[in-house]
Order: sequence, then structure tokens, then C-alpha cells
Amino acid sequence: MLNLLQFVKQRRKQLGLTQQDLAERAGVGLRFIRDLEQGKETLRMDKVNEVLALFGHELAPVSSKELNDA
Amino acid sequence: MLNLLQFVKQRRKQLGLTQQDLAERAGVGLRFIRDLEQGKETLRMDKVNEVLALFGHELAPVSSKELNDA
DNA sequence: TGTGTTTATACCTTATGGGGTATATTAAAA
DNA sequence: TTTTAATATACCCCATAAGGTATAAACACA
Repeated sequence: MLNLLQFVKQRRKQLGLTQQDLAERAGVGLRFIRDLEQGKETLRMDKVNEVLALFGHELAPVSSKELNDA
Repeated sequence: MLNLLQFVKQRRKQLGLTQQDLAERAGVGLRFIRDLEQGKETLRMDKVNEVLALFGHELAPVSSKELNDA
């Protein structure tokens, strides 16, 4: 199970997109994608979800144990 | 699988806590707990994670399909 | 019914996230 | 190496999330 920044980086590269590409497709600023992939923790949920929606995902509560173990 | 507001409401009531109690334990404002349980989507991730930490959980990307199916 | 408890709504102020621009830094290719 | 693309960092401004206070509504119980 991947945390947020790992997930976004992985998916973005799988699709061969630049941060710029991803920002445009998600309708957010390039700066936001950067902050996201750098692990900034104070991001707004709605903006993060706009990005995750491109990958058919969204933020939800996950057991911290499961997240770190797997 | 529960979405954010369902999860928080459920866990809070399992422990017999008021919104006030939860706010104090999480170190956030009462208003934040209210917004959270009302489904406000523009919340800050770090604040949400402070609440989820009380339940051993945190925000992570989850398949929208899995979230809605299960 | 009334009374206390919990939750919801409204208004205001303050702090800061988001985004733009510019500048560095790094990476990759020629 | 040089050149170009991609990513990172720094500054500024604006919109708004967070939180406090106050009020109202919903709920539970005697």
C-alpha cells in the first residue's frame, strides 16, 4: 500500500507525464503538484482529490499499520 | 470501506465521545470536527490526519471503486 | 411539557495554502 | 562539454480554511 506522494509519483511516471502535464490535467497549479510530490502535509483535501481522480483514486482513512507494513 | 466522514462519526460514537471531546483530544477546533463530519471537502490534510491518528488511521489514496463497492 | 446536552449555523479575524513568476538546480541528450 | 527539459526553491498576492464566539436547532430524558 502506497502513501500519497509515492502513489502520485508512481502513477505519473507510469503514464509518462511531467508535473506540468499532471497539473494541467488535474486543473491545479504546477506548484501544487510539486508540493504534493515533496510530501507537504498541509495540502487541501479537495485539491489532492482532483489529482487522485485522474487515477481513479481518492483520499480515505487507512490503518496506519497496514499502510506501513504492506 | 468507509469514507472520511462516515469513519470519524462511527469511531467517535464507538468511544462515546462528543465532538467537543474529539476536538480537544485531536488538538483541533470544535468547528473543524463539525466541518469534517458534515463532509466539507476543502479541509487541510494535516488537520484531518491529527484526528485520524486518534484511531490509528491516516489519509491515503484508495481506489474509488473499492471505496464505494465495499 | 421543560431542561440540559449535543450538534448545526452565522459572523468575524487571523494565518496560510494555492498559484503565478522568476530563479536554481538537476537530468538527460547531443 | 553544451543545450534543453524537468524539477526544485524563493518571493509575492489573494482567497479561504481554521478557530473563536454567539445563536439556533435538534435530541434525550425526567
